Amino acid sequence: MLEFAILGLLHQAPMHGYELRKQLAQVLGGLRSISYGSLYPALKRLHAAGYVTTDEPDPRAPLPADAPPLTGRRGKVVYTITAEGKERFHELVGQSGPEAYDDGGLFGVRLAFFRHTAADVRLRILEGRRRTVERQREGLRASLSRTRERLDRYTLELQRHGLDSVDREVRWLAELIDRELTDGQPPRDGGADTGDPPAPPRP
Amino acid sequence: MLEFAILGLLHQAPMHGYELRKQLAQVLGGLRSISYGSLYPALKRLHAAGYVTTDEPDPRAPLPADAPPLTGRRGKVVYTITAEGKERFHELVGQSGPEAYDDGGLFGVRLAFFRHTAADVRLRILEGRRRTVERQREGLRASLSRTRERLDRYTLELQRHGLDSVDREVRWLAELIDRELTDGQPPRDGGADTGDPPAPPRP
DNA sequence: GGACCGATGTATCGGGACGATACATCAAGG
DNA sequence: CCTTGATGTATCGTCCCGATACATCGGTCC
Repeated sequence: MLEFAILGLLHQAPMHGYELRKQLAQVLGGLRSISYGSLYPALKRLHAAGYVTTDEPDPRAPLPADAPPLTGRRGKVVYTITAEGKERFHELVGQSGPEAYDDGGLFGVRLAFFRHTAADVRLRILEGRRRTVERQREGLRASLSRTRERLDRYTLELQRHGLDSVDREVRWLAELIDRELTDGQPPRDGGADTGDPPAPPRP
Repeated sequence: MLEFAILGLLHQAPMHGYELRKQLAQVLGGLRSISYGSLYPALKRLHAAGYVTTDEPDPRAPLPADAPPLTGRRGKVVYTITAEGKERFHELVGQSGPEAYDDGGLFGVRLAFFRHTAADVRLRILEGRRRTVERQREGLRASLSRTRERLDRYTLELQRHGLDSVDREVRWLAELIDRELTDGQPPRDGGADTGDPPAPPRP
């Protein structure tokens, strides 16, 4: 999941780890943040896989000691995405299977990079997510009506609130899907299931 | 967090790991489940700490080989809470500091066991949780109004939905607090922090 | 001038949780 | 009979988190 998000951000511009973390927190929805304990190992993995490069200028460079007034520039490391990294990102961005929406966290990241995602893939992800959350909702409803009597007030309240949240998410997703359908092809008309979508986000 | 939940469940009745997991899923609000990869190591820790015992009858028992028709009874292990475990649980149940509400997951578990929690502690936890979530909400609001223009439609929608969820949680908590205040002490009057709550579990 | 402080910045460590997986028993039913 | 599904115990590798350490920079306050 981090892999996708990092590649997505570096796809837009090279960045320091620190900046990356801030952007990440924003992309993730504001509340969910990413810790350095996840970020740096992830960057290391990406580096090892050849998806990013660093400008680390070899820490033990001789440095003839004749540029002391030169602006510090200590350990700052700028991470840049490579061609392989971009390829990998586009590969990931094209996935529309359950792995893209079964986990809410990954779905959030996918949504945040929807502008890089083809219209048909967007739709499949949104609908897959809706089905997943709907299933959750039904399970929750069933469990709640089954155990309503045996639960104390607080547990009941907890379940009620959970169900309410899930229900709201379903409605939200339905709204997104609706918007996707209505303003994705307002001027177009016949372009049905030819497998070749209007491909709107062509960077 | 698991420690608290497991002790809480075993406090009510001895159980198998399997049953524990099912109950846990219910207590956690239905959507959040616990994997065996967490559960069994947690039970092992609790066992090592002396908070639970097992009826494991020593796997390499001689078994004179004269009871084949005896009902299988393979590895089933029943976990039972000990006196130290109960003590530990009551110690945990008395905590009302930030550790009880800063993490949403733990807060949920605390709520699920509110019937074992003193009224004043309940109130402190609910109010602490509310303050935490309110802070989140304000941060989210600020971030949203700061970056409204620079975000694309999908990211914006994600943030909007997140803010909405948080807002709903605040209102839900306010409702719980209100109910706590109004029907916690209608007949009583002075019975403040005596540690002996009016026992409100009113079904 | 200098002392402090918060933002920027890189990095590791231990621990906890997860998903996947393996294995075993037993009841129900095609 | 034999396959499926529920019950049941347990581990492995991987990921992620919170805490922590360290270092630099631009301010502000006295």
